[in-house]
Amino acid sequence: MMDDDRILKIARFYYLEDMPQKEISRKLNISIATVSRSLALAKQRGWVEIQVKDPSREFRELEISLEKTYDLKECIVVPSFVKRENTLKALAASMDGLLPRVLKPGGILGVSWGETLKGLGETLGGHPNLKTDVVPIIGAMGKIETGVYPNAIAQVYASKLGGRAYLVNTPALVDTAAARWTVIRDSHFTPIQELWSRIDAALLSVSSVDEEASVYRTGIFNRKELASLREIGVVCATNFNFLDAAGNPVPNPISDRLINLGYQELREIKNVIIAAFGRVKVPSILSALKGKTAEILITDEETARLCLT
Amino acid sequence: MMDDDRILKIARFYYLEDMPQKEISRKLNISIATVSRSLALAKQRGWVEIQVKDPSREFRELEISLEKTYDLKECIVVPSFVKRENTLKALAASMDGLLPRVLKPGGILGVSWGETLKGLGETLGGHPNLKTDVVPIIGAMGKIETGVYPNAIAQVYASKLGGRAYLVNTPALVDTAAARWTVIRDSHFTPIQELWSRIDAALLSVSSVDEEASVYRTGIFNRKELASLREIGVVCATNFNFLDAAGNPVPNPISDRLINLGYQELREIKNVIIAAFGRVKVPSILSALKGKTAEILITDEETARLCLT
DNA sequence: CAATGATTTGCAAATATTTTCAATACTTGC
DNA sequence: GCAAGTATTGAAAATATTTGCAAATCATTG
Repeated sequence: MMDDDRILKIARFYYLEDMPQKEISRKLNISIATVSRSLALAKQRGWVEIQVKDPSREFRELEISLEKTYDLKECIVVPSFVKRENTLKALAASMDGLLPRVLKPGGILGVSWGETLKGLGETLGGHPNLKTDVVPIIGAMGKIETGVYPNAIAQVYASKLGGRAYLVNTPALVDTAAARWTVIRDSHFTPIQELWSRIDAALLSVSSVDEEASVYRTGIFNRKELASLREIGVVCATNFNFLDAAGNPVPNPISDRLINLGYQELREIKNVIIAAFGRVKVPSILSALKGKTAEILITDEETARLCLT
Repeated sequence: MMDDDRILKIARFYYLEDMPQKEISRKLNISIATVSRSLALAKQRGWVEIQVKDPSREFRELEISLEKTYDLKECIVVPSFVKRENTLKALAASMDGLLPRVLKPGGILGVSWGETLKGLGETLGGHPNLKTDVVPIIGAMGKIETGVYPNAIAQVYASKLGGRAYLVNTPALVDTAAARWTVIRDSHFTPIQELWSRIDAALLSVSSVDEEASVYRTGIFNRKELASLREIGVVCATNFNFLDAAGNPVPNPISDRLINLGYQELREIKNVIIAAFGRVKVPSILSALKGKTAEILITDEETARLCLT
């Protein structure tokens, strides 16, 4: 049973030759139970790769509806899966196709942060020939560098895209407006701003401003702060730009302490990609789309349908 | 049931999310039988692609043994399957990896003929960027142009490799030696010979000279002709070059009526690839290998083992 | 070298899947 | 618009696969 070659052989008989397990067990003189268990092992070890053709037609309609409704350059809809990781895998596969279209070799990709972007990056297929450098478009967050934070995410994407990751060694949120000016004018920050001005494509997610959001769960904002944002009409946070339901930026007490690629600069980028899915994100996505923050949307079927109702 | 999108959705649930059919049937409010049937349809229509990791370690040993024993530049061994088409698929996949290594873009591939080469060509993945032109290395055969004959095969390969197919509009076997000279000196044939001299890689199969062989089954040779070839010691036919068990060319009454890329010219080509598998082909393969006709061998596990005993 | 524990295996029971069959819905030709 | 034929469906029977469990095997250690 722990014989790898036998497991592979069994997997080939079963999956590639459609041989019933009973026949395999006779052929190899082992019990049918062993065959079944070997197959389970092969799967578990990732030795069996199954792909299902994607349902181009039906989804293409959704994509076109969204493109027209929100004046998008491109919209990509992938199937909805029960398991989050499967949806991420599908989204990542579609990004594999998208990135070479929006990034010329040697270009610069700006990335925001969050669990969606992290998951996407990890699952990304890899375009080592794209030679794209990656830069976070917001300062560092949190006390510990976890995988969901901008610098770590930039590194993941850079390694997949065969380029370098620039790091932004500056907090995203400082204590005072004065501190922000100090940081921004510092010579350490100038090269980052220069990079930001040359970004070819930016990859963002969107977030609500409630307790579902990463900003709350990672402890960056507390309940009170979220509530005050909601009170002034904020529905969507994208790279810490706060938008109302119509997609307009909302003046807020945080923005003058924030070190990020701001709303105006974001709009000047040719290819802003929003990758987001899930029922709870629908209002935020709608807000961002209405405000024409992004040119490209990547989401899943369920979310796409909700965005159209 | 004939709803394609539902079938795809079911296939995704089952194969990608490992959901039991019973659960799918509940979720979609259909009988479990319909789910099962949908899955069968999805498979049958080729909407489900299953790959099993190949058993690198074990086969690599076989490959190295063969490379050493017969002084090959490269040997590729794929798993043996029960169904011939599965083995062909695996061989074709390995050719997908091989061809870009031996053919520079704009190069020329020479192809012989036979059922193996036909099957391989059809299953080949396609390298449209290779831009390789393809030329048959033997004249036309038979009264009707079937898929196994050289011109048809060249066309299949050319379409997969993104290049043009040259056609050899000359019989492989004419009635007299004089006729052969006439054909060969004809101006129609000169460009072919010129191409033959520039071939970068040649793809051949090998054949026995008995009633198993395509040459018999397609009616090109009859029983008596085969018997007379066997009598003079012929064990292997490759592109109509006849070799004895030690791999030496056998003087024979046919060669002076033959229009093909001959033994000497073949040996001058840098990358001669023999693709052949099956118990009955073992003596022919051994003959060709001993004669150092080829630099590269592609076969399956079973055949590889037989070639080493 | 026996005792111990971990792993692997086959049997048989429990589940899951496929197929058969009869009923129903849908086409198509008139 | 209505047969006659064809395709699709679900219930249940027939198969196929997975799993719980105890026996057998294997390696390890005292």
